[in-house]
Amino acid sequence: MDDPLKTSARDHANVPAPAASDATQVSDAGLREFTGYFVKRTYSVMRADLAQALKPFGLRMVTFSVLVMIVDNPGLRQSQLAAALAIERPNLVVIIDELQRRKLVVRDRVPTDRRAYALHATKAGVELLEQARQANRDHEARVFGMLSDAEREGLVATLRKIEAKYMEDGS
Amino acid sequence: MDDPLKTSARDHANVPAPAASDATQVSDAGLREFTGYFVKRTYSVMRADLAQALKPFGLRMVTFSVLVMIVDNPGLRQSQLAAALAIERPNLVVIIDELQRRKLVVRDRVPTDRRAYALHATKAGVELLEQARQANRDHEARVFGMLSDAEREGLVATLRKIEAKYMEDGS
DNA sequence: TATTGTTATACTCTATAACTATA
DNA sequence: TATAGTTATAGAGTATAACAATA
Repeated sequence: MDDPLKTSARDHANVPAPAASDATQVSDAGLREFTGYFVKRTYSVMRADLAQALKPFGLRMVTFSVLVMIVDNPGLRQSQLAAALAIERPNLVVIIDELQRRKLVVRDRVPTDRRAYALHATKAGVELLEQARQANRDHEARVFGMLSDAEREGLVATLRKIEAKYMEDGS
Repeated sequence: MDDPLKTSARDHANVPAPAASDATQVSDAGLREFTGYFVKRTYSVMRADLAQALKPFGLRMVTFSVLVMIVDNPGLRQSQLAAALAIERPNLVVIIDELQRRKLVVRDRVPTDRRAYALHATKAGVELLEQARQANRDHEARVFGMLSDAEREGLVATLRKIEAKYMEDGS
């Protein structure tokens, strides 16, 4: 209790309005012009629900996405996959390690380029993904089910537009 | 190079379609029914740009949000703040520590409830936030500037609807 | 008993530098 | 010289259990 951070007297000269909002309503008006905040809140809600949904299959959001891409693109290289999902290559390595350890995907040497690995899903990987996709649909119903079809399509269209245009312009 | 993960021969019997998508286009069709994926991508782009924008002020997204709330709600308690921003109380403690160490906010004992602290921004905190808010506006122009007013308002309305309804129903 | 703030901790996510083996 | 994959590592972000002080 002698932590100076917790015991420091308030410098009243520095504070314009010392009014204490005791039992009054907390205002989030200052967040209104903070679009990114709402993106983050939705992301948090979505991520937490999806993590729970995928837990029974031992998958996380990123391993689920990776499995989707490998099943849909047999022979995909790690570098292609990393670029497609915007995952740093070093991080993808341990993700593939994890999926391979569980025998859901395999790494095949590419004869024409011995630096590269071609990724394929195993039968177990395809089957697990099928179940996980259903869990994802249930998750989407929970998280996005209150939206009309038009709202949901508008949301995705807007999100794609943001990313595409931002990537095209800046960074 | 004797890591079994990297040298394991592929079990061809387990793989339905061994076709290698060598130089062909990578398909992300399987992500189409994965709304959360697009939320995540937009969140990633936004977070990276905002982090850069706030760096000159020594702020992160979360410290910026916290500072906004304290400036707009003088006397706010930590527990109210944690609830308002959906931050776990233990995590908020170190965030407030950080802001207080930099003399941007102060913790005042509440006479009527000696367990609680009332949070206030200092003059330095208010001034820094003013600059950071401008940096956030510039950031928003970069990340969301390609949207029409209607699209941007629709996006925020949809995001708020998702979170409000999800909180009301489930978890 | 319940709540406020706290400590400690652990796990996930993300990012970067530097290495190897191939091209 | 450049690229594919890798190793190691560090910093954020997030979540939970358990505690002291106070209500």
